[in-house]
Amino acid sequence: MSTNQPYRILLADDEPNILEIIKFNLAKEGYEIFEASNGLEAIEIAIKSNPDLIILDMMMPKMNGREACEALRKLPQFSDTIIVFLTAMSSEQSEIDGLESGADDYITKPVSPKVLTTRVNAWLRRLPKTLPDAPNGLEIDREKFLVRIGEQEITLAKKEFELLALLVSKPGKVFLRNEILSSIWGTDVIVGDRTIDVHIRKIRQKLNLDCITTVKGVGYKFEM
Amino acid sequence: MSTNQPYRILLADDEPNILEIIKFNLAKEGYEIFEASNGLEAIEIAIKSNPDLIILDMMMPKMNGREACEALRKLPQFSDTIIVFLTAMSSEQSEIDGLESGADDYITKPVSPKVLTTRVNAWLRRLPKTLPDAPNGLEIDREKFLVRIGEQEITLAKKEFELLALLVSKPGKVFLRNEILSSIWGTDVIVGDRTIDVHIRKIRQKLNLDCITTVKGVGYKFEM
DNA sequence: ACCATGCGTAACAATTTAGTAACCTTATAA
DNA sequence: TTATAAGGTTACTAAATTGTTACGCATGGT
Repeated sequence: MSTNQPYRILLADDEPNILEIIKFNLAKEGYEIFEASNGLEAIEIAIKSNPDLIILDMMMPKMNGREACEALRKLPQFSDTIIVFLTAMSSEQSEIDGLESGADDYITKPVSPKVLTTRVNAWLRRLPKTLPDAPNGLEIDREKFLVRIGEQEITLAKKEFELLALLVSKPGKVFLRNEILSSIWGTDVIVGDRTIDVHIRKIRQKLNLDCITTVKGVGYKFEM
Repeated sequence: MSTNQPYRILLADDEPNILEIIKFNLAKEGYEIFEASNGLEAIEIAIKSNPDLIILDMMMPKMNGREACEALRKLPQFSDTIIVFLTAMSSEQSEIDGLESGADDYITKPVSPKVLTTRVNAWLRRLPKTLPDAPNGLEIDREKFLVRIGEQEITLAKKEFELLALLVSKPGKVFLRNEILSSIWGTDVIVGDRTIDVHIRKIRQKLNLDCITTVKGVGYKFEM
């Protein structure tokens, strides 16, 4: 990612028609759109695309919007991401539940494309202008599953890649060891104390760059 | 605004009944409410009360909500303040105009008090917990685990950081030695008499600032 | 089946942080 | 003024935490 990238929006809805209409209108505003058709996929794509704003339908197969919202909020990299519900469920209680589950806005369908984009614009103009990507930055290519530093392309193993991607998703933020564990290994898997360290070591070695800082007793953070 | 104060909300509406109902419900949530009955007064009271969130009716005498919103956004101290329209004008174009005039949200009347307070809560939970109090202030960044003094960023060890964060959490308050011990070490751990002093010393040294005052026989307090 | 690679673990080294003791300084009251 | 109590300083040691390396097992490709 380089500076001046368009904002990235993840759109999760199980109705292809709606998806297309919204996508079209938001793309017209210059945003980069990612799509998902259910809650589980939304989380998966969110992790891969690292969006600035997430639009969730409420009623979706596999995992509904509310569950997806709560799950996203538990992942440290999405604790501050803007999450907007866009749903046909217009009951008052549903709106209250949605907002209390950690979402920032609740928009009821039908909504005119113009109003939706205006609301999205209003949200995104609150984001800091300066994207945390240094010009001399390191680029994470999730498609090709590799890391680029300038010209150089470095291939990392899966766990190493995920770990680095997690740290890079919020530059400067210190990720606690348990946050890392639950993000990458999940809450049910138990691994030893030194596992994270060893992966960190391998990343540092392969990148050959001093960009991961240890905060003793707390965790690790990425900084260029 | 000082730390740990309730959030302040400015409410501008020309209908006394509505004002009362909303005021009652928001006050119940623990917010401090300021009132205005037209756009001009809203600006005036905003300057005096320095609110965290402003709720504006659209149709008000003297100056309408939209004009007030634009005027507020031109004042640097309100360029980031959360501004919410609450209005009976439910036309799509009105919503678009409202949001494009710099407001953050647009809620149409009638709205249930519960939904309104939920939306207000959702907005206010995005505000940083600890605002930099003084212009020359020191900022505690728990996410990045560092302390900022102006441009300078200082990294403290874990215990030092926690201790400083505790003192800063209530500037001016004298923390008794017991309070510090039970907050940071817990009630079950027993440490010697000089332990706190030594940590205080290290903080003073690293910050190189005279901001922690000793109150002999009592405890310590933070003050810029 | 064999080899390369990824992943987790154990064992040990290195480093950082926390706690303590001993001693010094300062404010205060008799 | 001096005794005294409280806190400040320093250096040292223990404890906690992380870094490093080597090894074994599992997996997937050839």
